[in-house]
Amino acid sequence: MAKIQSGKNATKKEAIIQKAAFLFKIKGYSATSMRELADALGVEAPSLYNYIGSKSELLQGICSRVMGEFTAYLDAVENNMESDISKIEAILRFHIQKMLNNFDEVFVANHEWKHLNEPLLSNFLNQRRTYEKRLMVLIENGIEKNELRAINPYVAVLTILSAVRGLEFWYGHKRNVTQQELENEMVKHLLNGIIK
Amino acid sequence: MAKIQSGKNATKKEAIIQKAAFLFKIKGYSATSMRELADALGVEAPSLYNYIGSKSELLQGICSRVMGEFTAYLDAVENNMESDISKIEAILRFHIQKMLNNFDEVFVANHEWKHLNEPLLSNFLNQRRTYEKRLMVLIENGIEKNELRAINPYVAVLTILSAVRGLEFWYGHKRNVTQQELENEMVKHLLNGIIK
DNA sequence: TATAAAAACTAATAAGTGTTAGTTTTGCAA
DNA sequence: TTGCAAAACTAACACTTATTAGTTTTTATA
Repeated sequence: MAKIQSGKNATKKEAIIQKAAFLFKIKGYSATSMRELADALGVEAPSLYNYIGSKSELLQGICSRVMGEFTAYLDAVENNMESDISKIEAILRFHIQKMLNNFDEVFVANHEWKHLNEPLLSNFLNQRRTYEKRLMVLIENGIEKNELRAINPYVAVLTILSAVRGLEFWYGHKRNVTQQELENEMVKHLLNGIIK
Repeated sequence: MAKIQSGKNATKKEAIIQKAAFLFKIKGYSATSMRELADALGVEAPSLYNYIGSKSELLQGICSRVMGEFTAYLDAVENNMESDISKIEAILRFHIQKMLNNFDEVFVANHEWKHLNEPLLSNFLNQRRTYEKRLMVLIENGIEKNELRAINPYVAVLTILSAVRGLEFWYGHKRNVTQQELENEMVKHLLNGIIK
C-alpha cells in the first residue's frame, strides 16, 4: 500500500529512526508500540523489519549516535582551543544548541537509555561517566590557573549539564525569548556562578 | 501466603505506593508490571487490588503528593520570609533536600508524569506552570529591588530547577561530597550566577 | 515486456498486560 | 470454638506486545 517516505532523510531506515525518536520522546520507549510507529509512517508493523532488526535496535541507534556526537565535539575542543574557560563555554554552547536543534534524539538519549539492553547499557553509562570526568578536568584546570572559584568540580559539572538538560521544558512552550538570547542568558548565569 | 509488610509505613496501601515508586523509578511506569510490583511485595498481583484501584492510581498518588508538598512549602515561604533572595535560597534548599530525602517519589513525579491520564495530566502540568510562575515573580521582585542582576526570570527559574533535578545523577554514585557540602556548593553556584 | 529484487502485505505465534470473579485461607473478637 | 471480615489465593478474560513466516504487490532494469 503506502510506501515509507524518506523525505529529507537519506535512507528509509533513517526515516524510521527519526519517527521513532519523535514517538519515544512523546510516549516513552516502552509505551510506544511498533504498530504505532508503523502507523505514523503509514505502513504495517511487519514492514518495518525490512529495514531494522528490532525495536531495541532503534533505541540503541539513537543513544549511541547522540553520545558519539558529544564525544566528538569534546575531542575537537580539547585539541583546538586555548583557555579552559573558553573550552567550557564552547561545550556549554554546543550542548544548548544540540538540545534545541536535535531535540528528539537528545531527549530520548537523556530519558530512555535505561531501556537499553546489556551490554549496551553499561557501555552507554561508561561513556557518559568518562565524558563527565573529562569536563571535570577542565574545571579543575581552571581552578588551578586561578580563573575559576574554588568550587567542587563534580558539583559544577552536574549543575551545568543538568541546567542544559532542562531546556526540554523551554522547548515546549517557546516564550518571548529567542534561542540566541536564551543561550546567552544561560551561559551568563552558569559561568558567572563559577568564574572568579 | 505471604502478607504485605507495611513496615515503617502507616498503611499497607502506603507500602504498595512506596514500592511502586521504587520500581517506577528504576524501570519506568510502562515497563513495570503489576506482577513485578506484587512480586517485590511477596504477593500475587490480584492481591494488590484489595488496597488500590488501579495501576494508574499509583502514579497519580505519587505525582499529586509530590506536587502538593512543593506547593505547600512555597506557600509557607511566601508568607513567612522577608527578602526575595532569602526566599529563593530557601526554596532552592528545599528542592535539594526533597530530591535527596524523597528521591524515588520526586524522581517519578519528574519523569513519569507523562503517563498520567486526563484530566489529571493537564491538572499536573497546570500546577507545575503555576509553580514556575510564582518563582519567576520572586526573581522579578529581586531584580526590581536591585538585588539581582537584570536576567531573564524564566531562564533563571529554568536553570535553577533543572540543575536541582540533575541531582538524580549524584544520587546514584555518591562521591566524596557530603549532602550538606553538595547543597551549599550548588546554592553558591546558582545564586552567585544571579546575585548582583 | 519479461524478470528479479525490493518492499509491502496478511496471518499467526507465543508471551505478557491489567484486571475481574470466585474461592480459600488467615487472624481476630465474641 | 465459632463466626466473620480481611486478605490472600487460583483461574481466567480480553487485549496488546514484538516478531516471524510466507505471500503478494510494486518498482526498476534489461
